[in-house]
Amino acid sequence: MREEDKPEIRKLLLFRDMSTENFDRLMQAAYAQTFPAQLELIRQGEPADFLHIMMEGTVELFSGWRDRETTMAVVRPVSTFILAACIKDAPYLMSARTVEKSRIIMIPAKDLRATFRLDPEFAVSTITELASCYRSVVRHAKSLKLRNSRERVAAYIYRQSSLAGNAASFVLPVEKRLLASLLGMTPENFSRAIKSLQSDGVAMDGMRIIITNMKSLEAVAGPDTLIDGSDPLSGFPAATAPSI
Amino acid sequence: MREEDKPEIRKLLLFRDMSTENFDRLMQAAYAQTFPAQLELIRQGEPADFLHIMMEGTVELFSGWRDRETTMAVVRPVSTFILAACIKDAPYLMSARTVEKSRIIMIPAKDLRATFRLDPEFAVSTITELASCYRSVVRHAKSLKLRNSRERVAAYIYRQSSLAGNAASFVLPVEKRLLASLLGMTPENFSRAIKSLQSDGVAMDGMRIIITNMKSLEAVAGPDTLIDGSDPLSGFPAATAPSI
DNA sequence: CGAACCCTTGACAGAAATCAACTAAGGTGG
DNA sequence: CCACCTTAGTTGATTTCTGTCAAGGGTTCG
Repeated sequence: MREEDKPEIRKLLLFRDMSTENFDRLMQAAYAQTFPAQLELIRQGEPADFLHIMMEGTVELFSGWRDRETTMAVVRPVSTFILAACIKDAPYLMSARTVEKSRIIMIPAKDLRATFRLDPEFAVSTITELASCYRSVVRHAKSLKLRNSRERVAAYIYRQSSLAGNAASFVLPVEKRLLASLLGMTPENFSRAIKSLQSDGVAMDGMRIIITNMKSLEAVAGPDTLIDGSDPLSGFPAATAPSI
Repeated sequence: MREEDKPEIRKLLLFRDMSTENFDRLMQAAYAQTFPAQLELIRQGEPADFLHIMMEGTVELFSGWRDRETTMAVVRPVSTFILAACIKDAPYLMSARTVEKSRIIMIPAKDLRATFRLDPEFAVSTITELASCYRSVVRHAKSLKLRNSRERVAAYIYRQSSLAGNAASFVLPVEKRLLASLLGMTPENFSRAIKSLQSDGVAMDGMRIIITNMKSLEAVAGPDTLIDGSDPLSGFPAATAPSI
């Protein structure tokens, strides 16, 4: 892996508090790789061998059952994914594939597990990271169970705007069909949901969303920090940003 | 708290590996309380002050948004709940209420956080516990997104039977309307789903489910260890059993 | 004994998925 | 550079699924 990646990784919540010695040893065991778009990195059910760190690109975490498939999360740099499976030494519950060309660093799960046993600071960081992941999935499940598709789309748009500093306009970060799946609906329904939100202050131009009436959108979205929020991350707000 | 509770708690995955000294100190800070049925123990949004340990009874974890409410999990002894919020020192994402009279031990979150900073074994146990919780919610979300309501009910019944040693019959552990909410549907739809499963080997007599054709049920349920499974818990299989 | 409450059932309305057709944009290869 | 192909996205028609409303039976508990 590149030497210049190390400071970036070191900034991550998960790695910033551990000893330099342990960090360096972990990085020595790691290796980086660049993958083309649409490559399946991980297949659900397989044993978890590596913790993945996104350095560049975009990765989709998804799951399948029978002939159906659903997007569980979209991961952007710089952040880690598939941590829990590594810790449990258990099969991946989700598959992963690149959405675009991506550079990813992989750390052997074995080294990871060994490290948090001998570095208490790393153990605490892992605990905090996992607790965040857990809360993030709980929010996802709450949104699915408590809101209908129109409300989920509205809440998504409202949140993206908030993250961009209450911007009146922003560009969707990924394909619409991927977003639709993440939000638990078909592409057709996503399309219709946005169209129906025209009457509530949302316009769309290609991949750009324009909010024409923030109050109106807010009324539909019903934003709630216990669903749409993300836990404050100690230190580097930009470092871990899995929210798409 | 009762002295005889301590060995029970000590058997929990979360507490079995820590030093006796730290365990005893944690237990000293804890206190037990018995609550009547239908009492709200925790309200979502409030600061997380205590880790809860179920000793007797049943507790429902649920969430609300606007005027809607949904069951997120049902907790049975002996197990803990609301761990992640305590760790993050963040607001609870879920509310909790007793389903029946319950005895619960509460450990101040502050002591918990202090303890895993000074007891590496406890830190590792916390990591494993959280990873399990995370994977459990991921499964829940997968089931909601990949299956329709009939399939979720079938999978639930199939799994309960498996847990009872492939029993051809078992009694539902909680009220049907609670189960319905947990499985992401209305009580009416739950009722209809079971009725429609009659043609696939499921009969019902009050709270008792009778499986008349296991193969047929399995075909509908499509059981999948990556959705319906639970991670093996090191040591005490009966100790932590949040699966309802 | 009455009052809740849970569960079930039917009728209906609304939400969401499916199927099909069409457009637009992007990439490929001649 | 253009013709072609592929794919994402949109829209409409239709079916399927799910929630809502209303009513009635059964049980529990005060």
